[in-house]
Amino acid sequence: MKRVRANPGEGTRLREEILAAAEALLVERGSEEALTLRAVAGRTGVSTPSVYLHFADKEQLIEAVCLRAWDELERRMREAAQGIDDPFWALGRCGHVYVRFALDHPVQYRVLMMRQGSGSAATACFGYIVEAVSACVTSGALRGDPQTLALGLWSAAHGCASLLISQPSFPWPDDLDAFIDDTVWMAGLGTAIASRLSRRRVLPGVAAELDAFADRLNG
Amino acid sequence: MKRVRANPGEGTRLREEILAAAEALLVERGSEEALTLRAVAGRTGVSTPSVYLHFADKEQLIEAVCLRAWDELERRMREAAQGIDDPFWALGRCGHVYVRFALDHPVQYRVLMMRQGSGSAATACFGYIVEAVSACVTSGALRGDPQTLALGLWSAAHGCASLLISQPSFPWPDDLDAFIDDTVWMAGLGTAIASRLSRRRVLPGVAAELDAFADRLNG
DNA sequence: CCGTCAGGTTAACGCCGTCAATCTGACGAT
DNA sequence: ATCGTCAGATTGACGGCGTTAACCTGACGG
Repeated sequence: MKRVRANPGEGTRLREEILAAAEALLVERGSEEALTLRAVAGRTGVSTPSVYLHFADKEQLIEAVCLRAWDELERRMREAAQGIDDPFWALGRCGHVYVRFALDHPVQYRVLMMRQGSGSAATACFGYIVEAVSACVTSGALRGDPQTLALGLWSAAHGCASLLISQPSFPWPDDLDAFIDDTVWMAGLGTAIASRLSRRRVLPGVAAELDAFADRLNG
Repeated sequence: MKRVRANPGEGTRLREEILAAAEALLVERGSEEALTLRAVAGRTGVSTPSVYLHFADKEQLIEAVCLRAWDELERRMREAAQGIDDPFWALGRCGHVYVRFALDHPVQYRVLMMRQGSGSAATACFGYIVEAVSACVTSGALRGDPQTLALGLWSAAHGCASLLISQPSFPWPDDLDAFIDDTVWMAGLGTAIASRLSRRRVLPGVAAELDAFADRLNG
């Protein structure tokens, strides 16, 4: 139970241990409110106020934990897009990886994305998505301002992830990955077409037009 | 400062006053964690434990406050859809009203939709959306299982609302209502087309196909 | 051998949600 | 008129929380 004390210069060691304990406890308890500084300190084998040696307050500790996950997400997205020639297809893979990652780290995702204030975390990730969208604009798959397009696409992916996480009681399909694919595909196609339309309106024969278009893509 | 005591049979009066005070404080402070039972009781002019006469705990009080807002949302959505002939167009209006409402009641929306557990609130609303989607399937605008389609569409609307609320520092367009319209339109069109496609793939000339389709709809 | 100072600890404060025990006063029965 | 009753509301307290100030400790350079 008793920790060996760190030598001078090893100040960061305790920081890492606290981060690890906090991450484990956060996942175990399932929410940030249920996480206690006393519990974190206890698991680390250290007194409670020692946490304040490395983190200004509880808020910053939790944020630091979740930022770790965020870094890994960006890494995975770049990895998923690598080696795919068509930028539009690569963007779709990114979307899938994004949602999947959120589902695999629900607590961290909620902390980072479903609270007010801490928006700085997502900024770097947003930059990467804008890049990917820009490539699609260059290739002709999308039209318009990459930043605005990226916001729309991100909101679609985020909606899918967020709803799956916070509303597990909804009648979700059994095959979640297929549903995620459908959603990403829906957002991609919808953005591609909407970005080409000069104005929104309902045509009398819109269903027939859609049928014809789908036939050509299917056949 | 001193409240007049309620007569027997007036037990619900205090309940209403507490609800009102809690709602006001929740909006003022901007988050549920910042809301204090002591503050609620104080504003109502009553002692703290009196809250427990009408609510089992803090959780249920907050939930009751937010459920009020939810009821109004469903009312507004029905109102918006009323008198619109085309079901697909009506569905789009519902989506816009949904996102607008979320933005107008950000705290309540977050409490109800961005936390785990309390999923029962949205179930009724979900039923209404499935109805609206079913009408679109009947009219031929959409194809497939209404429930699954509804989940996808809802996730798009929710993503837009949720991201706007929790990430205000993003570079959102100035005209928010136009952006909401674009997002809703994107989701609707995307779902309509994706529901017609037998399989997902990238065609070499997909951009050209999209251009041609858009030209016919634009012209 | 001794100060110094990074790396901790102890004790406490104020606030929180919650609960058991208590008070109060209007009203029906006598 | 009075008295018991019981819904309506209060008092006081408990344990746990985040956070802070003050204090301890032991390895290392001089």
